[in-house]
Amino acid sequence: MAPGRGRPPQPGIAQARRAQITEAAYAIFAAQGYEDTTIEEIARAAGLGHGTVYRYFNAKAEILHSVFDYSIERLMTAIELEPLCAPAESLDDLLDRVQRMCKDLPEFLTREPELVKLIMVESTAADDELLLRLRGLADLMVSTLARALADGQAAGWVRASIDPQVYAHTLMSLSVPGLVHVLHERQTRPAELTRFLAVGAALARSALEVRPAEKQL
Amino acid sequence: MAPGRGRPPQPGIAQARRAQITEAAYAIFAAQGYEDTTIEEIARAAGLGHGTVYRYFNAKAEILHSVFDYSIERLMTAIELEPLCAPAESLDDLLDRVQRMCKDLPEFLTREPELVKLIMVESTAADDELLLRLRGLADLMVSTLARALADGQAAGWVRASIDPQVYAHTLMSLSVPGLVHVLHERQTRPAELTRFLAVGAALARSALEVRPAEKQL
Amino acid sequence: MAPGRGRPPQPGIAQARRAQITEAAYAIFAAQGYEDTTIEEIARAAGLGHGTVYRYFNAKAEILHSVFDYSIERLMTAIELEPLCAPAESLDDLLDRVQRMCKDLPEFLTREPELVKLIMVESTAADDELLLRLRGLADLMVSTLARALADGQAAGWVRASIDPQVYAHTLMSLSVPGLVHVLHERQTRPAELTRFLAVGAALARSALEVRPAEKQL
Amino acid sequence: MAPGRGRPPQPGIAQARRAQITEAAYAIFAAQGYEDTTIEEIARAAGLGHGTVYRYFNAKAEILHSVFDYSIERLMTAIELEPLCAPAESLDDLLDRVQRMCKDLPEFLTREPELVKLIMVESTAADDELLLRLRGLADLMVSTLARALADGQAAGWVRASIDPQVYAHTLMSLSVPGLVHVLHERQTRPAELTRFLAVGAALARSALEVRPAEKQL
DNA sequence: TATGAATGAGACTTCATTCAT
DNA sequence: GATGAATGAAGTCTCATTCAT
Repeated sequence: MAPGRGRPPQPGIAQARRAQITEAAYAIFAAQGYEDTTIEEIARAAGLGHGTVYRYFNAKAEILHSVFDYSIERLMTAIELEPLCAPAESLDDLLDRVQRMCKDLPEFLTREPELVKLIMVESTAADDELLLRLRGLADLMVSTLARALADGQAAGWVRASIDPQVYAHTLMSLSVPGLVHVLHERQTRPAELTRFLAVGAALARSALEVRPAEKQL
Repeated sequence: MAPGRGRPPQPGIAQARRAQITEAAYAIFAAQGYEDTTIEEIARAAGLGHGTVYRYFNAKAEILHSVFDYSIERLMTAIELEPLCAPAESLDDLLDRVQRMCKDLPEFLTREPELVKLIMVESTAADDELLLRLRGLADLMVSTLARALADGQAAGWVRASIDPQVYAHTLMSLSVPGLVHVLHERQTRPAELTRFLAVGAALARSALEVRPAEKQL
Repeated sequence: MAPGRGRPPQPGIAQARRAQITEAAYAIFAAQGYEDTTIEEIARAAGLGHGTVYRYFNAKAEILHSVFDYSIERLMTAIELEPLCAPAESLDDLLDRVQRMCKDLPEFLTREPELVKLIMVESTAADDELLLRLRGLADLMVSTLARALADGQAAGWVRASIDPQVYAHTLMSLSVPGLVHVLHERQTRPAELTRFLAVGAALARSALEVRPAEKQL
Repeated sequence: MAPGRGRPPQPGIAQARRAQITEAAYAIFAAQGYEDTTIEEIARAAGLGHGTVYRYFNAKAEILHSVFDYSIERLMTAIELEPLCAPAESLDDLLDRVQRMCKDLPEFLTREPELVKLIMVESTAADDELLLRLRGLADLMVSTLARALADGQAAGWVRASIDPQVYAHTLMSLSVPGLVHVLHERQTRPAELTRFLAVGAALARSALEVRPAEKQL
């Protein structure tokens, strides 16, 4: 009747459960979409009773948010934005870094096409807040690149006449064909991807490099 | 024996009603998404009873298909693919045409941002068939451009060393930054759009034009 | 503007239309049941617009009533109750008549199994009034037979010790095996039917005939 | 890692709920027919929310099947077919058993007229599978009786000249008048029922017993 | 008179969420 | 803490019926 208090609840358990549920939901949302997924399915995939889900999330939409966080996190891990932040020493150096990022991204997405669908489709469809966050992410990537370009202009190895912001936008878009492939084809062959990237890099170089004529000025 | 014939059914009313319902659904799907739209809402917006909707569509999904057709039709009207099909006479000529298309498109989309959401998001989310058709449309644009590039190579005013297919893909992607703007900003200022397009055109020119060195060969 | 009055409406046309609709409904009700039949189907089968049906029937249920009338009428025509009403002259005479009726009935039903379904199933399921009328019909048949038996007792060629009413009931039931066959088998072979009837007749004769021992009394 | 097990699901609750719902549905289907009964009504009668019904049945038709099972089970309990299977020792013995069954059946049905309606009408109207099962049940009864008759022929106390199968069919039908009464009258007085059965038995005896003339052969 | 366009009541069914155990 | 039983709001779709032409 007066039971001794058990151990206090493990503080980390909530975190663990949320992660467990989020990962299960990630896979199912990606496979069949948010609307067509039931709490029951998520719970079963997580090895839990479906009532338990509500101990860790207040609503289904909250799971989507969590899945989105998880997705963004994986994405950021995959593309490694940091190298881009370090000051580059030359155009080649910068382009190498951009190219690595542009290569990492579709490669990662090719391995995990569900993530594209989740980030691009589900987040847009279901929730305006998620869309804003996605926008923020894209802005971050663009402005990081823009800053690098501006640095390059200051250092003299990026053509001075370009608008860094606009070119950053445009350069980002050069990774899009690969992305589209990923979205529409189940399987992108790495060789094809490489060709797309080479073209993108060539374009970028010819757009950014200081032309001999300009050098003389 | 044969009963007197009543007035024949109004010809074209089915067409009219389908259009009426499709347009109403177009606006609502775009505003709140396919899943979150009820037949009742569509019917009310069309000024009809919800039962009437089912006289002209067999199922909700059929309305989405119709909306998709409608959207594609408007899109195709806006971008006018035909000029691209006519043989170009020079790189300038071709780029002019591409640029016009690349300008028409985001301009149109800026005026009708719902259409982007519908075509890119809803159709993708809800229906595999629509996704295939969307893919087909994109393929059409790319291969049209690729053919124009190949023609240019044959005529000597496009650099011979490039792969038309890959460059077509890549060039198409240069219109993406504007598209992303449209998706994420409610309001793109035309001036900004023009700057994006100018950059894209410059990139394209530098990528495609026959270099003096090559000319000598 | 002041058109001359046309001919007054043909008085028989309503009758004709009702018959037309009833016959169409008869076939469809029998094939798929009352609940699963739509007014639209009936109208199409009758070669009419579905609105027209409501000029001749006030409600769907009214069509069922009409179909039921029609069915009963056909049934009565098929079994010819009249011979049973005429005074019989001997047991053989009576049994002949009964047997003919017992033969006519399942034969007819074999040709039109839909009618059985309609009368037995639909009428019971859909409407209490129809059930009462069906009961009345059965009562009529029983009491007609009972009267014939009583007449036979008076004339001395039916055993005096039996209760005409009860035996009439029981004799009627001897036609049931054939009826059950019709209900459950799509196709009753006439030979089988004849065997059933012969057994019924034999039973009836042995039950009704005045036994030698009784005669002497 | 493995979450603590919660209390296991109440064992047998599904059985209990199915029974609860089935019994509620049994009464309502019988009273107003399958088509005119809503899930809401069934749920309310069972003291449940209508959503709960769908935890235990996947569709309305599945409830009908369950009700049918339930009805057949009660029917079989009431009529006790087993005695008929045991070898009879004489015609009297057999007829006693048949008569007992023929008496049990209408008596039971008189107490539960809904069951007749359900088994004969609703199940037939709504579902072909149920009709087949019903047919199988009838066949079982007939062939059980036919075997008993054949045994009697072998033992010499059933007239050799009859066809057991046909007579079994016919004898079964002798219970029909009582059944019809049950269908059409709310209240059959037991006295009347007894008279019907006596007549049936008399008919059966006169049909089956070995006649003195035959004995001599 | 005949028609079919329009309607809305109402059916079945799903599933996010609550809560007693 | 964990569970699954219970619920009812809400959605899609059908179709008998009305009525303007």
